[in-house]
Amino acid sequence: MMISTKGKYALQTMIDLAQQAQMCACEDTECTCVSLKAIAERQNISLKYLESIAALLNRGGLIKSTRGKDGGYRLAKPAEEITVAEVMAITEGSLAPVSCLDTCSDGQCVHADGCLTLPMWQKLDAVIDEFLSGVTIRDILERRI
Amino acid sequence: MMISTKGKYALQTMIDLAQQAQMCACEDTECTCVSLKAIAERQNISLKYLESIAALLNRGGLIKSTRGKDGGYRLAKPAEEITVAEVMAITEGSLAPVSCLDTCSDGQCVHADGCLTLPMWQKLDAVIDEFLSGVTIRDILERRI
DNA sequence: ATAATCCCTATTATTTCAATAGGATTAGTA
DNA sequence: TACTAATCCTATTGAAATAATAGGGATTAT
Repeated sequence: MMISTKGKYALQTMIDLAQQAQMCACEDTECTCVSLKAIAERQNISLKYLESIAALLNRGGLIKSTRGKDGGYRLAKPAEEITVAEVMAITEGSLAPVSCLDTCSDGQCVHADGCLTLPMWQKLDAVIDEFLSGVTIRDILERRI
Repeated sequence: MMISTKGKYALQTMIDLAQQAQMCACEDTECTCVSLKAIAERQNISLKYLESIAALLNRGGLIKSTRGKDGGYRLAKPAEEITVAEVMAITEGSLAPVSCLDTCSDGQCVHADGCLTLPMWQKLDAVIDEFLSGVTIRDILERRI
């Protein structure tokens, strides 16, 4: 499995936040704050687990938090400017299809020169990244994909 | 990680077999038999682990075995007719990027209808399969990729 | 003050991965 | 026939990653 529940939940969270922001009709950007409790219930995810995922997204700059009562999270930028690739990079780390890809590409693998398979894995990695970089949260939300 | 060492080693093995068959200049198809011991040494893989991987490829119909002394394995069909996708399907099982993909696609997920992300994961899965289905052992061997 | 929320560190249960172990079976060869 | 080198088969294990869980601390609106 390339993408664990962590990345899957993170994406669900981003979509949920985008959805809730959309629903809010008023002009106050602060009122689009959504609590993890609400997301956890809607998406059926453990609240405590979700907290650790939200922390990653927050540190990664994809969401912003408001602490204290009535606090919560909101998207740090418009849904059409956030790609699935960004969300995965922050929560899953590398999406390299094989483990040696990162080190081999860095020239740390002594066999990289003669390795027949490396170029193929690199190409696959590029294909995946290209696809995920082309899909935004907005695309998913509006069922454009 | 999408592809474990099992799939990686399996591909290395297929390439090794193709390479050795190429090297054999005689007409006797049986003489292209390559022992796992030789592959394990060349590819630096544990022999015992390789045995279990070769068993999968054998049952999957990608290689053929000859038992007893001077036995070994050989490709079941020409290298240009074996794709990386086949090798991965046999050794890794599903390459579904997220765990729910297989069950959701089978209509076993009660939420699949309203699931916004399912189409995206399905598309990613298709993109990966399309790429790997387009690469043959021969392509890799001749550095065409 | 209180309650609701985010924030932080540590621990644990489960599963998967990667390999190891120990033989049984088969076939070529002296 | 005995010997050897190979595939074949089942079970076990050690290590790592995954997916939570636990217990609180800090912050803020009311």
